Amino acid sequence: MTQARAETRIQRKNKELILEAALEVFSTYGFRGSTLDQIAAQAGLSKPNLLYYFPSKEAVHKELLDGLLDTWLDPLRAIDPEGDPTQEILGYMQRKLEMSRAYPRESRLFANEILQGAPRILDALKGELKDLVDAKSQVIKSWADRGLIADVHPQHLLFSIWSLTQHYADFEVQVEAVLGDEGPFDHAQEFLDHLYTRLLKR
Amino acid sequence: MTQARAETRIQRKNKELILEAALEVFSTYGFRGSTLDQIAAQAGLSKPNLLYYFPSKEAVHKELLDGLLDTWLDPLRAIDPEGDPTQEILGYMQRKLEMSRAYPRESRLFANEILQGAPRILDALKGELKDLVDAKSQVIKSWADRGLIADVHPQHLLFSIWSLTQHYADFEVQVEAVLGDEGPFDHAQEFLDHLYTRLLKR
DNA sequence: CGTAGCTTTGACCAAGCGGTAAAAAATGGA
DNA sequence: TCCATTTTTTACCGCTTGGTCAAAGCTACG
Repeated sequence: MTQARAETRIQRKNKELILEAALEVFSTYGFRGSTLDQIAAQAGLSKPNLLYYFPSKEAVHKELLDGLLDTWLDPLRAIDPEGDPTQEILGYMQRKLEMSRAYPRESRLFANEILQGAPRILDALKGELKDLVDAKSQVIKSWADRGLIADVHPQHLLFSIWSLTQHYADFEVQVEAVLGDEGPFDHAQEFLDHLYTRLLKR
Repeated sequence: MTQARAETRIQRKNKELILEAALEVFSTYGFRGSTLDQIAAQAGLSKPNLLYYFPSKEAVHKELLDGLLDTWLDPLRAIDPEGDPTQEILGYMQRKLEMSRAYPRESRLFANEILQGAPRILDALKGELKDLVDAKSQVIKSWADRGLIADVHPQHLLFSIWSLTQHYADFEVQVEAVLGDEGPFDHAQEFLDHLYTRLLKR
C-alpha cells in the first residue's frame, strides 16, 4: 500500500503559484501557444522546479480546466424552478456577467479551449454540461408553457446569455478599443437587463 | 526603379493554396499554436516552398487578417441611415449570422486574434473599426431619438449582434455538444429575429 | 531548341521546446 | 545537532521550430 503523505505548506503554496501563473499564460496564448518556461517565469520558479509539482504541461492545463468547469456551471445550477421565472433568468444573466467581470481570464481560458475544438473537455460538454442544460431547458420550457414568460427556445436563450456575458471578457480588447476604455460593465448590465426584460415579457 | 513584375499563374494559385491552408490552421490553433510545417502540409507544399511565397509566418497571418477585417465590416457599412430602422438592424444581424454560417473559420481566426490581445490588429480596431462603429452608433442614436426604435445603447446593441451571431461559429463545438448536432442555424435565426424585434419595438 | 528566369527541393542551422537525471541545498522532526 | 526527506538547481537530451541557402528542375518565350 502506498501511503499518501500529507501536503506540505510549500507544496500548497507552489501549486497555487503555478496554477495562477498557468491561468495567466494559457488564457492568453491557448494550450499550444503557451510554454512551460513562460509559466515557470510567471510563477517565479525554474522549469524543472515546476515539473517537480506537475508531471507535464498537459497536467497543469487539465487541472485548471477541471476546476473551472464546475465553478462555471454553478450559476446555471442555481436557477430555481420554484422562483419567479423572469427574475431567475435575469439573475442567471447577472451572475454570469459578474463572473465575466471578476474572472475574465477563466472565461478566456474556456473560450480558447472551445475555439480550438475542445480537445480536452469535449466529453464534459457532451455529458455534464448537456445534462444540466437539458434539465434547465425543461424548466424554462415549462415556464413558457404555463405562460409565465414569453415563448422562447430554451437552449438558444441559454446560448444568448453565455455569448452576451462572456463577450465582455473574451473580447475585452475589442470592447475597450471601440468604447475608448470606459469601464463597459455598468452599461452592459443596464443593456442586458433591458434586453432580457423585454424578451421574456408575455 | 524596381519594376514590379506581373504575377504568374503558379504564384496566384500557390498563394491562394497557402492562404486557404493557413486559414484552416490558424483559425484552429491561433498564431503561436500553429506551425509552418502544418500549414505547408495542409497546402500540399514543402516548408521552404511556402517561404518562397511569403517571407515569414507572420506575413501569412497578417495577409489573412488584413483581408478579413474589410470583408468582416461590410455588413455594418451596409446599414442605411435612410432605410427602415428595425429592418436595417435586423438585416445587419441576419447578414452577420449568415457570415457565421458560411465562414466559421474566418470568425474563429478573428476570435483567436482578439482573445490573445489582438497584438497584430489592435491599431485597426482603434482606428477603422472604432470610426465605423462611432458613425453607425450615431445613426442608431438618431433613430432612437426620433422615436423610430426603442431607446437602446447603440454600441452595446452592436456588441450584442457581434457576440450572438459569432457565438454560433466560435463556440460551434459547444453548441453542437449541447444540441446533439442538429444544424443550429435555423433555430438561431428564428430566435434572434424574435429577440431583436422585441428589443427594438417602441 | 536554347536559355533566362521562375519554382522546388534537400540539407542544414540556431534557438526553443517539453521533459529527465542527479546532485546540491534547504527543511523539519527526533 | 543530526539526518531523512523535501525542494531546488544545473546540466543536459532529443525533437521541433522558423528560417536560410545553394543547387536542381521546370516553364515560357524568342
